[in-house]
Amino acid sequence: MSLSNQIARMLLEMLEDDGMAEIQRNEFAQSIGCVPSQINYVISSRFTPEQGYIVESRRGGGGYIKITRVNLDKPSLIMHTVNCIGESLDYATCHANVMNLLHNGSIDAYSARLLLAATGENSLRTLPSPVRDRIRASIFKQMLITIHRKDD
Amino acid sequence: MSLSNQIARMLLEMLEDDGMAEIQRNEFAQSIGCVPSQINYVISSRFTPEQGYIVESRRGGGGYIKITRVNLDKPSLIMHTVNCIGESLDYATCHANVMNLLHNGSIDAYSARLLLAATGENSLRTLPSPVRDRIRASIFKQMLITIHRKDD
DNA sequence: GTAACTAAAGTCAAAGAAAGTCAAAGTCAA
DNA sequence: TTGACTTTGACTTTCTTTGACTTTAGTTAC
Repeated sequence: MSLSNQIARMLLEMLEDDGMAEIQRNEFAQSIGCVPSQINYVISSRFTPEQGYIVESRRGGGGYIKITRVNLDKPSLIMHTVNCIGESLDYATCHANVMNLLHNGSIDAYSARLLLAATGENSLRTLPSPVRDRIRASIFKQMLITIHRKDD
Repeated sequence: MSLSNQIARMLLEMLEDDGMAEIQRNEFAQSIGCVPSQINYVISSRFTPEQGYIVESRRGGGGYIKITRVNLDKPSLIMHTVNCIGESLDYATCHANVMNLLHNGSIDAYSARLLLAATGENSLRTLPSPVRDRIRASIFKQMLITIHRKDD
């Protein structure tokens, strides 16, 4: 397992326990045995707003990084997501959004699987990159709207 | 026996054991003594959705390729449909297929709606016609096989 | 109070690690 | 002997790791 995955798992565990993870970057990095900026990489690739996290931090003496999971109310998160997606959506972001919706309880595991199947690289592989991201955005939105309609 | 067949047999064996095969491409290739891209060839020729496989992968450090098999023992109309769709699928035919599956009881109304949302003209409108039908075919297949995996 | 020092965290780009793509060359059976 | 299937390798893309440099916050000496 990659270093980044390990770090992410540790942070997730802290979040699990107290609904929040607060660390001192340097000390944390040292305890893991990595360079401090690796922590930033992990956070920016796996604890984004799309994934439902808020990150706060402070520099200087007594500095820290604090991650919290935000819980929007369920019904509106689907439409909120639809509205936030622009014209273009890369796979990583799409995946993050799906996971967030799933985690939040806005969609079930089955819907998540279908969303990922439809928007995954296997489905869109043959499209050139900019077109692919545009199509992914529109498929994703159409499906979310359909899911949303279900429960009203 | 050809190299490709050997590789396929090894993967099949892993699948047999845990219903899933996860490898590191380079390492695996090395252990067999072939070039890494040969693995891709084997996968794309023998582990396709038509043959009942779902393939996921990740690049970069800690990358992997993961193959899972859906249940092919009980022949279903779903898998039959996957096999009958070629490289290209126009909307009318797609719609007819979905309706057929729905009326047949192979899929539920919710799945049908999601399939139609993903493959509908609203999602794919901006693609030029021949490309659109190609993409529709691959989205449809990826989704169907995902649905099939659900009820195994 | 403010300048200088110290202790954090942030940024960014280069290097590294892995998988994906594609097309040319090889093989083999009909 | 030709067409389908395989094998190979050069090149591309994506994800990760590292480290040098920057910015910000607190602390201390004056």
